[in-house]
Amino acid sequence: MTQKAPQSSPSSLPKTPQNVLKDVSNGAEGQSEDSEIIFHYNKSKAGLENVDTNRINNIIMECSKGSEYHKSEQKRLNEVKEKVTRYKQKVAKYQANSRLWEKAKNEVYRRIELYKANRNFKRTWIHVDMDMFYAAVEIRDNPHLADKPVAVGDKSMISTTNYVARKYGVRSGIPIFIGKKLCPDLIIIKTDYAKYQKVSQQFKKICREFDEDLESKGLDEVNLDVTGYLRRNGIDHELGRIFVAEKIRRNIKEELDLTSSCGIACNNMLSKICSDVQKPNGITYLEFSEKEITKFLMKLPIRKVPGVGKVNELILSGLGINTCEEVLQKGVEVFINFTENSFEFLARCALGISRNVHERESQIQKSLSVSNTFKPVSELPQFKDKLIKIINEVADRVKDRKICARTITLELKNLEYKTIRRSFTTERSISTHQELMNHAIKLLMEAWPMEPIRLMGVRLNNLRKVEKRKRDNKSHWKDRKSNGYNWSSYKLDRPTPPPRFQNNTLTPESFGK
DNA sequence: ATCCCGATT
DNA sequence: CTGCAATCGGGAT
Ligand SMILES: Nc1ccn([C@H]2C[C@H](O)[C@@H](COP(=O)(O)OP(=O)(O)OP(=O)(O)O)O2)c(=O)n1
Ligand SMILES: [Mg+2]
Repeated sequence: MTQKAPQSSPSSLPKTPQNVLKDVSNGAEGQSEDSEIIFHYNKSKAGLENVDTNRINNIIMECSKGSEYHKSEQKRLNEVKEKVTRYKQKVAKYQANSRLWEKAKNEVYRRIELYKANRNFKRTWIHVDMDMFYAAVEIRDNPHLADKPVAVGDKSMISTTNYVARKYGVRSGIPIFIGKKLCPDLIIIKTDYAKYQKVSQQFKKICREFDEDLESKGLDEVNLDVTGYLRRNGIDHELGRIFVAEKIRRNIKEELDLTSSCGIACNNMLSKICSDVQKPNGITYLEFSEKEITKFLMKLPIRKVPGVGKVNELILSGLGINTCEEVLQKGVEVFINFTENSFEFLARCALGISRNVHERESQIQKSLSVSNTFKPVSELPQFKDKLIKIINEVADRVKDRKICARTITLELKNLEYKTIRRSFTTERSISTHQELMNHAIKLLMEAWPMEPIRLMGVRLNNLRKVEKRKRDNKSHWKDRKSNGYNWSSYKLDRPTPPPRFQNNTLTPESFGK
């Protein structure tokens, strides 16, 4: 944590501060010329600015410490910190050798220029994200909950909360017992995935009017490329874009009685980040210009970038990188320590460049899984009991969806929250309860003897629709391609193949991880 | 290609 | 006293 940064001062890298975002919800309020547009209050993010974060953090910390979960979490984070130490040593090594450093630096700049050449503002993306989704559905169906603090969760964890509860610091991903401490009146509702799935389908159907090929990686959000819609209606300009976003939100509100928030920008990633800016029930428009995008991104915490989570935030912060701007300033540090794909991803995000055309989505779901957490079990018969319950559920869903699978994975989590997996790929697809059970037992015996466990899960991969007729059965192999980058939909968009390193200073080994 | 682990949402 | 489901990257083999 005490490493000093290189003083390299990139001349070509972005600068410029100031007010970038059009706060549509508030900003245009006075003009009121277009009666189609609905405006909303919410400057204050629903009162979340008054939250006593200190008190909240203390309570959370107080409650956490001592638990087995907390211990395992600490251990995990310590491993990350060790990794950061190694990264910093590597940086020091490069800095000690100026030729090495310069070479890497040049390569970084070269690539950044390449990425920049790729920027364009031809298309309009709208990211729609439902507000407090699970909780909103529950409250809609039980209106008397509206002004009370509500959390939705299973077992002992909270999936999401309404904004009343968030004022108390109760939010996604914290355990219920801590939530109760923070807010004794908290009302807990059990999650009902099937219900949210249904609402999600309705939600997506509404959005499909604006983009047939919409992408989505969650029940409560969609990415729409609305360029076609805008052009068909002759409104491919700022006002038209905002109009469409409002129209989408209004349709959702009218048909489902749920609120949502939108981000409008020239690509996938930026629209998603924007959708969070004016959360609940708001719209954020990011102007389609390099200057405005740069202003917006400069001070943006890197964690806000979808794909950068807790761990990568910690690693980057260890390298002195907390904002998008710093990713570019410390490009070399990133370049020599991250994989090629990760470097490209981070650099392009920091530049505000991302995919702006749809990737072909394989319609078919790739996996199906069921997992249960329970009071610790240690004996083989108990293990088998748990397994039977899970396989029953899996078999039901497989039958329901008329699919079969080639790969089955058994997952076991011990009391220290360490997970192991055992998987097996069959020659021909399986689907019956009997087959599933046989393979699962085989996997369990592979892992046996086991320490006591607190969770068991079974996952199926390599899914295929089961053919109705036996004849002509070699027709659809639906070849599954194993490509894809996980920085997921926010990555990729390269007309030109990725630049490889082209000198011998930068060996593949340099990109390890 | 398969297996396993880890990160993210 | 810390869930469930799905996706993907990457190392190893
Ligand atoms: N740790 C988490 C985080 C989220 N979710 C689920 C519940 C949320 O309703 C849904 C959508 O996630 P969001 O991050 O969009 O959160 P919300 O929609 O609940 O709130 P908001 O979008 O208003 O911030 O995903 C979950 O099960 N577990
Ligand atoms: Mg949401």
